[in-house]
Amino acid sequence: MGYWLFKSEPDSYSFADLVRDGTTGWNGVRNFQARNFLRDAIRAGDGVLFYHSSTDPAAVVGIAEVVEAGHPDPSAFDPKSDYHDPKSKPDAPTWFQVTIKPVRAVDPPLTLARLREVPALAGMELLRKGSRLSVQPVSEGEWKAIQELAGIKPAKKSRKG
DNA sequence: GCCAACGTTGGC
DNA sequence: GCCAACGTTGGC
Repeated sequence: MGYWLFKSEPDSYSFADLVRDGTTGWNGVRNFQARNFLRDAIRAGDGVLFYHSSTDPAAVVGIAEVVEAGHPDPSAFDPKSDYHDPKSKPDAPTWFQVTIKPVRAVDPPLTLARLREVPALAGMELLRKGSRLSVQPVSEGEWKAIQELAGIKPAKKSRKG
């Protein structure tokens, strides 16, 4: 079970858009490091922190879950798409996406300033100076700390008897 | 709007 | 393979 953080500018695609759509293909990622995570590492069932960037305040605004692991990003093949890449061919795709669904909103959002106050998150990629990766791994400890900050109770362990 | 940080491109 | 130039990201 992996954990990830996906960045999106809310003017482009917000958590509310994901709730409206039900599921979405996380397309348009055009960075090789992020592509490698999408293609090779992210699995169905993994947890996703949905982060709004380039907005005031930048914040984790929701929790999502991966419903389909990496598969070719169709926007790369579409000449009308902003994300069209003529070098990516269906039989040898360059770019990949995963499909996600919303789990719950984080309300109030966990702002960047708030996250920076939390010692357990000191090593988080998101908080690193100059960090620009739009798809980035999150450690289990970071994930749990953020669930707690968001007021989300850990799932009850099943108990027999 | 500014600008630091970063990834990519392309000349050599 | 180096690295300068360039374009982009993203917080402030």
